Amino acid sequence: MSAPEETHRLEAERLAKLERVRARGAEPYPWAFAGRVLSARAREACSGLAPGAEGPASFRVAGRLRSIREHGRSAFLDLEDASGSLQLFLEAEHLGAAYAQALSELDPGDIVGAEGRPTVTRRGEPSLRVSGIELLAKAIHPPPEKHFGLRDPEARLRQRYVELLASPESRRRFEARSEIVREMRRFMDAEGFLEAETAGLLPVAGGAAAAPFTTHSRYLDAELQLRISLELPLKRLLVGGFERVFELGHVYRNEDLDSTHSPEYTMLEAYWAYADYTDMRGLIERMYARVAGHVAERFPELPAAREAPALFRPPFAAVDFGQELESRMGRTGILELPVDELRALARSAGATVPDGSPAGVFLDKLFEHYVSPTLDRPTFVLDHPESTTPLAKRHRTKPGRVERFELYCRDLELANAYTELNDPLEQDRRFRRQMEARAEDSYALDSDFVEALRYGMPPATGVGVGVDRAVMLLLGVSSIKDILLFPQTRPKERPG
RNA sequence: GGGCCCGUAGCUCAGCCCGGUAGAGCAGGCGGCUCUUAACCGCAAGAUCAGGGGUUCGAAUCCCCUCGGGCCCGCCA
Repeated sequence: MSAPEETHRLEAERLAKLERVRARGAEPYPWAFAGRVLSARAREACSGLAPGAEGPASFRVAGRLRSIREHGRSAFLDLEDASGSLQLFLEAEHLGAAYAQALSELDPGDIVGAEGRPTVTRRGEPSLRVSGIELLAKAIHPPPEKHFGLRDPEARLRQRYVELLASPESRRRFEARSEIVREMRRFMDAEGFLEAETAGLLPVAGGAAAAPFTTHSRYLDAELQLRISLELPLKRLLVGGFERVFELGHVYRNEDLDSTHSPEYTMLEAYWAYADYTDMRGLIERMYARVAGHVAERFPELPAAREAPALFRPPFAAVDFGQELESRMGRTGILELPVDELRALARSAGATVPDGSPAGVFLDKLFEHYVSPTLDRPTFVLDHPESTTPLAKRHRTKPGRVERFELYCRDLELANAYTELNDPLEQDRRFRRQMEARAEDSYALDSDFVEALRYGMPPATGVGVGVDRAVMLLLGVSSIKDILLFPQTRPKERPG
């Protein structure tokens, strides 16, 4: 992992080659490689050529050397760039002294530039018949094993760049993640939502019940917190007159890492004035349908992506929170049970929850145990009990319920939306109740948010989407670490 | 936080049960080979067996502790 004191024997070989390059007056880390095209273009120029024939135009390609197969007076090198790989065909007869020089100086893992004309070998492999090749960056560390790649799960996380350079499949997965996020952004834009960039450092992190990270401002000489949600600043923007806003960014929660949770993760939150949670349901359904179609088109080699359009074909299923819970548990009247009976039920379902928790906590546990694992297709769960959801507006017709939906699929929560509370007096009461329930955790009150509501926030709906989980589902990945480029790892002890 | 599992050459892995001088493939070195594509053939080299302690005549192997990682459970409304 960490560099040994003395130079490793394999690195010494490579350093010696580097010095040989310098000794003959060449630069092992040159500044550029002019006229470079993607290897895919050279490959295309090979199509239609008969084996042994050579195309007229010369191409300059650059990338990483993956393997070298020497045959005495000829050699085959595989070059990989962002567009794929291309075989380089080197012949001593054609290259003269440069042939032996190249083979004595180059190693797998090096970044090289090559020039030559397209050809097809007798075995039918599109190739570049090289007329010149130069080192663009010497690799001192050897790359992972060429066939099996980097398997060590710890190294894959700690040195993601090594996994990426060894694995086109891994690069492809992160490309897919990027495409999903871009498509979500394009969708929100097309729906007329303004992208906002709100503050990450706050005096009080709010909008969710989670432990924040804290830090310190030297300038203010005050403690600051990293945001745990995007909700409160975005709603302030509704007060300010923006009618459709969204933000896509990281939030930070001071919690463990596991296969579906990361302390630092990506949220998409959107707030929409003069609309309610039924409107939002439509929006979320359209968004997932669109993103699913996009990944299927762009990443057909991934089975989960290919199946996504069928999985996310509207309309999605919808169930009532209470009805679904009761039918899965095979009994009625659950929502009306007293707290101690709910606690007993939750305990017998395997949950370990503190005694003094409100009824909603136990109802959530029961829902997670009896319902969410059974939802194999995207399903809107509607109208949660008020006790589970302190921040949503009460339901206009169902007593004891709020106007909320969660979108679930395969035990992953893909969206959580409310008709938003905009009554400043009610908001203030709920904040204070939340404070009392959590006194020991020093959840501070964002009194300025209440102040904002006192200026009047239009009726609105809002949604939060856990982008990482959406990516997991769309790509068929079971661990969040596989779709985070740099997941958190415990710092290694420094040697010595 | 609890349980189970893993850590051996730069990389991928054997060896561990049942203790007896640490093995292979890839990569690298040297030699051979002008159509290979996990190229091939020969030779030589490459190890703090995660770290520490213990048991033993003898420990990669058995025991204990520590570090790092994986999976499951719990927590994270």
